Amino acid sequence: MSEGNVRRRATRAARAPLSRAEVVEVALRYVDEHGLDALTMRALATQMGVYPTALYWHMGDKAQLVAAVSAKVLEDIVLPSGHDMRWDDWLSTVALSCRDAMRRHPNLAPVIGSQLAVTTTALPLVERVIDVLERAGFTGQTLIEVYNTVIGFVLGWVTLELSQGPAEGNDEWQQEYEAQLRSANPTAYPALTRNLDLLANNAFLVRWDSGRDRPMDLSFETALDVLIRGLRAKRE
Amino acid sequence: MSEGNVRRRATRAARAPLSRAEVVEVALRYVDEHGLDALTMRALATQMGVYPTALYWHMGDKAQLVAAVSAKVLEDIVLPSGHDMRWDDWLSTVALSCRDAMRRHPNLAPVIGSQLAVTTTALPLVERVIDVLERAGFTGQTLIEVYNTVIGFVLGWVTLELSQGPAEGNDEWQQEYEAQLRSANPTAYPALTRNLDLLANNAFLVRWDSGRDRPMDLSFETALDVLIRGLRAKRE
DNA sequence: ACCTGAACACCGTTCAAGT
DNA sequence: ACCTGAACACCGTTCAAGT
Repeated sequence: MSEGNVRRRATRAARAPLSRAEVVEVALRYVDEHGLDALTMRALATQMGVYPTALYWHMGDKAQLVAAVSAKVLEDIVLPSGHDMRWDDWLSTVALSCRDAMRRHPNLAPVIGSQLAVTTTALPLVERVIDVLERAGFTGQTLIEVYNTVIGFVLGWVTLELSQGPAEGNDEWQQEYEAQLRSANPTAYPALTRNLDLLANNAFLVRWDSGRDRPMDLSFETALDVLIRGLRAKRE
Repeated sequence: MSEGNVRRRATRAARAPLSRAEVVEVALRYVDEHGLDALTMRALATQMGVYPTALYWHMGDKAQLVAAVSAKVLEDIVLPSGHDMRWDDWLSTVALSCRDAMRRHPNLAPVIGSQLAVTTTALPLVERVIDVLERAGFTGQTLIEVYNTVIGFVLGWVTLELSQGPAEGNDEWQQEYEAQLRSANPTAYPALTRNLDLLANNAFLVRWDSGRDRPMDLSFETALDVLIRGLRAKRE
């Protein structure tokens, strides 16, 4: 306990004052390494050689910290240059780029999917997507709806892909579920039974490994293809 | 403290033993009423007139409880009868029905989006979607990919729609964000500036009210339309 | 089998105080 | 302005014990 204090002091001797940006940075790395549940005001404080209450001065409360950290993930999205590409190619590229950014910080996927995430860090993405959809011919109210279609699809889909089961370490429930799935009544579930080997652990709602370990690359590409084809048809 | 025990005892006098199903039921209602953060092993135990540790006997730990509760939301999805409908109409109906089910339990949206949710409760949905996609002409590996396209789109999109900002009660950050948004540099963000009035609080990443309070009905319908058109094109 | 009761090692957050 | 230090009211979870 006093030992902890000593180490803390040692690490932080003659140190520049904390900044909000620095706290968020360290928190992001911490979550990447130790998981979202391990992100604790106290743990982060210890990591930074500071008292927990110091974080409150910079960040407000924990909810705001988490919001700031999740916003930083979207900052990482690489936006292709653009005006030399067709609108549909550009959209595909940026969708894959969003997915990559989220895959780089899978522990934050739940937060990205469920947090409003209003920050100026996302504005470049918004600007470019709106721009390219205008070039595709969408305007006014339809433009907004199509924008929401695209963003909701990409961010939502990948959130689901990266979702996890309870207790990642525990694989008893995995085997139990697989057994339960394979013994499903064939007359009650004929279509499922017909395709069981293809579905098992490969399809949403009937898989036990997360997209973290088992990327759903082909499905995402198909989803993207469906999206683009749908948008083309919508333009008519 | 001993007062608490007395009330607990009173509520639960001559009571049938707890069942797993009952715990999950009460937990779902509790989350609907008080929010996900308020769901605590201790609070739920008090609600049920029982010691916290009694829950552990039935549910395992909290992660498993939450998983079971979120699975129950999917149980609520109304599946239209089917074989008298065209595949595309059926898919639209069931997508709207999924969204309705999630909107009935908005506090659980973050969990549905981010939890693997492997339970037999989702099997009817899986069966029917697979069945209808086969009828639409998809088979084998493509069938799986298209299935993932559909499920990922619907569940993911609605998860995003129902997402919330940090500290729901606090509306300082909302005003602050709106001000920040409206003062965005017009030369850096021309497309955004052109459509600012349409976008503000209506589009993903630039809204401050949750889809709980501000349903994105039109956008979801458009998204659905794009999905269906895309699937039609994919069949060719 | 099902639950009580006590205990442990944590949390987030507030508030006064230092510099 | 920025941080320490102590304190408060909680958590989830384990384990022994009761019936």
